[in-house]
Amino acid sequence: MRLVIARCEVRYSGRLTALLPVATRLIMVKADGSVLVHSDNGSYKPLNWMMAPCRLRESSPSPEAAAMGVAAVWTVQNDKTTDRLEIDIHEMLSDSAFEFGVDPGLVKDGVEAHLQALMAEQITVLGEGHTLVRREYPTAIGPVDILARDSRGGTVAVEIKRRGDIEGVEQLTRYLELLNRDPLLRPVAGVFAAQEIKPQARVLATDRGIRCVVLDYDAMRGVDDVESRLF
Amino acid sequence: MRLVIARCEVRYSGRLTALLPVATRLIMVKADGSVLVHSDNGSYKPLNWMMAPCRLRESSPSPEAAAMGVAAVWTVQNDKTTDRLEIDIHEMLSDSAFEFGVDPGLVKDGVEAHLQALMAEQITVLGEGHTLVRREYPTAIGPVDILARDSRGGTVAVEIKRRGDIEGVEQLTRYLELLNRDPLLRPVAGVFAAQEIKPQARVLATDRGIRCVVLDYDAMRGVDDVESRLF
DNA sequence: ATGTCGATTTCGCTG
DNA sequence: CAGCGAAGTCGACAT
Repeated sequence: MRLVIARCEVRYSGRLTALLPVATRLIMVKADGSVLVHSDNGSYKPLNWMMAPCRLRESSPSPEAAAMGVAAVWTVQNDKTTDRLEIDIHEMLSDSAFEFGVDPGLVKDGVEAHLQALMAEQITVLGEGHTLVRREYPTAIGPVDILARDSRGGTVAVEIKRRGDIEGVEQLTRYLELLNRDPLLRPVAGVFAAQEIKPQARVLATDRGIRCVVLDYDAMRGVDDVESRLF
Repeated sequence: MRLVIARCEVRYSGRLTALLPVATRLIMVKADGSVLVHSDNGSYKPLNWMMAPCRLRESSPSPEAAAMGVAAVWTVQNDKTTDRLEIDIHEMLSDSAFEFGVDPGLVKDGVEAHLQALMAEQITVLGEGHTLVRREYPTAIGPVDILARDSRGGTVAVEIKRRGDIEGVEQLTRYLELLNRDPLLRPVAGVFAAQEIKPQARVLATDRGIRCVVLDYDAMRGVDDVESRLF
């Protein structure tokens, strides 16, 4: 990884056009060639960037640019698109490089997938007598998180979210519309399950006859086998 | 901005739990206290981070941790939530700080807002005789991008997207459903306008009686006053 | 390659 | 403050 601190102007053109006026910033060049421009302001994402695959070319400024105080010009060109980053280096304040080696990567616990696994194990949170048909039940427009049957054998489609907003209700609605065309499944009831359900989402869901279930992640995790926790 | 290169293990707990095993990484501490942990792998976002407002505390490792090779422990605690980042520094390879000053920030051109402004100016791209009622027409479930009237005085609701996919059609459908409950407006026709419309979105829109319009951004911009371009 | 969907989504705006 | 929607969304995974 190469780290450059420089006073620079940055221009991006591609899906949109963006300009960063001259200021001191951090330019990060990663091992795969990707380039990130960070300010000292909060914001976990760079002000401007170019993702791999791309090519960094360092060149001398034109006489006009040099007269404007540009010491060097970096051009980062995406290999596959017309996306391009142009960095006018006005003053190089620091330039260093480090070898990092391979990163083992991030291990996560507690994302939606885990919530779905817990719910599949504890399917009776939907009500007594519920049984699991399968997780990630495939449809033409994407997988339904959970397909189950209620105590009377009726089909139940469950959409699980950490935070339940209106989009999740729309998603479930699309699945229900499709599933209810299948004579072997219909009628299919919908359940919108989330750790937190936004009022507007609840209104929309209720209006469409979709039941809302609020999930207690910690409680479900507590019931769950300790072994299933990653750490 | 403080830049640290270190062999470290990072643990995040908060909305989820995440673990980064020991490896060499860049730790960026920004002026507002936010902390970003980057690997040398591509990925424009950090592996782990904590956004401001938060507090960084540097402390000595416990005897057990020290025996495991931990030289220092950084704890980054969010001021308002229970989100916490714990960084075990095993080996400090570099530690430097720089003064950046204020960043003037990013100026963008060509985003959806611009597309919407152009369309409001050139509302007849919808057809002869169309007139603008207003942009960002408010409804209970959010603002409609553009409300217009056709040559016969009929109401037209327009949803504008850079990339038109199925979500945009759903969004417009929700607006239409609501607007058509208003006796003063109904019947309200829908127009789905985008620079590019995905086939699936077009099928869904057509099925729902929504007209699709492909926008030529460059052409609209060309017609537009040169002054309106930022650079 | 394309489609779908989650995300510690973040970010910005508006009421 | 919440709510809504955009994002150069990114990134992972399945088809």
